[in-house]
Amino acid sequence: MAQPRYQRRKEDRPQEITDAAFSAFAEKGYAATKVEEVAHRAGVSKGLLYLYFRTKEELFKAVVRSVVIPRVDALERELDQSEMSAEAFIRGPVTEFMKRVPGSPVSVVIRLMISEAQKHPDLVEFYWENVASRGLGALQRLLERGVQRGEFRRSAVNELPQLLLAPVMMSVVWGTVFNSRPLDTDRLIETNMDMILNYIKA
Amino acid sequence: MAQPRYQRRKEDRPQEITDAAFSAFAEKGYAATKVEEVAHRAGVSKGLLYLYFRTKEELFKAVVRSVVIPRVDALERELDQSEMSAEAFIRGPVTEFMKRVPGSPVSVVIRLMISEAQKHPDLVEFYWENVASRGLGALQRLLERGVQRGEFRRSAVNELPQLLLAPVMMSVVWGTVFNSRPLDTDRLIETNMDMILNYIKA
DNA sequence: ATAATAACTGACCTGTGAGTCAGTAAGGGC
DNA sequence: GCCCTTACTGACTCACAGGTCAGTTATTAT
Repeated sequence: MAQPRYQRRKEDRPQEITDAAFSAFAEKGYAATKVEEVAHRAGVSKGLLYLYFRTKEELFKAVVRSVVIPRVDALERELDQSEMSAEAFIRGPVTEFMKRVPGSPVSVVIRLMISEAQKHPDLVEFYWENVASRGLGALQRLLERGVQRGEFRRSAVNELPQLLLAPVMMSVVWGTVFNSRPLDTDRLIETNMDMILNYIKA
Repeated sequence: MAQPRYQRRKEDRPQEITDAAFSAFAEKGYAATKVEEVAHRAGVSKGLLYLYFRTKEELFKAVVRSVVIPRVDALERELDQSEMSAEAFIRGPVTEFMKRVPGSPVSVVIRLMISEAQKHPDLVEFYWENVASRGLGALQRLLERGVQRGEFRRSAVNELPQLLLAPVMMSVVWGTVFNSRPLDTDRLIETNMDMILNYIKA
């Protein structure tokens, strides 16, 4: 009887709720997830959820923010501070980073973005500003640095950092559509990197 | 008053309805499209739609079937019947085909597959059987032919025809998420092909 | 013309899920 | 111990969209 029915934990609730929402969205997608389900996973009533998030859509945005921003921060910092040669950096940390994407929360966010982009233009704006343009920009600076140092020749790849990301995209999509059919995503990404470096090496 | 309120056109209705459904799904996505909206676009009542398609899901499957199968048939035929060298065939018809995908109905289907795959496992099965495995298989045979003829060396690309498709995937995703931000998809695809051919040429 | 058939209509039914709010109880201050 | 504030609950409302069906009208056969 001494057990109170609940504890007040104003500070922790938002994080707990976005975590629960993330795992629910990951399993079922945004549209198919009920707000009540999220509340239940967070060990909270539906009413409380609506105290912290005005609508389901706001909750969605909060999830994207919390998953994605820390990773971009880390990537950008690593890319711009490293002293390695551009090639070594691409073969090493960049490749490692990309190999980890398909199995990570980021892939879930990518899937959600593809599904919901049309309905949430402001979320796309946010994602562009905080994720896509920053990530692509960092890659572009890295390639440029390689050219400046005489490691790489200038080529179309300079304006198309998307080429480095294409196999990651492929892997993420493959994973969400054909879960059961295996694809050696590590090899896909490695081979692509190798091809690109061969192509642009001075 | 001589105008009858409707005509009986049993033969044409299914096609007209799937066409209407395709354009609605393309604009709004599957989940966000109302059956009544589809019926309206097809110039038909909701009741009639349900006479031809048992559920909204069935309608969805019919759309995928009608858009995608003819294209795969064409691609497969072209690939297996050509007498060109493998390299010429890749630089020519294959590249052309891929460049056309991002602006075509196929890209809509890809987007729908990504969004709805989790909810429609049998649709994924259908898509794998009739589209993905056939398309990838054809590419793989083409690469193999190149090796047999001594045009290409054997490499990881042989087991990863997905490498050829990665930039197409990237383009499709880019287009659905960042409509407004331009991406030179033709150049992306061409550069990728050039890179791959450089990489595998004997 | 008239009847028989079945393609077609649209008002209705019903389950569902986002969002609300009147009330409850935790916990800090006195 | 007892108040007062407010974090929290959960039963409720209400709009909406998938699916149904009793009835209507075009068409064809006789």
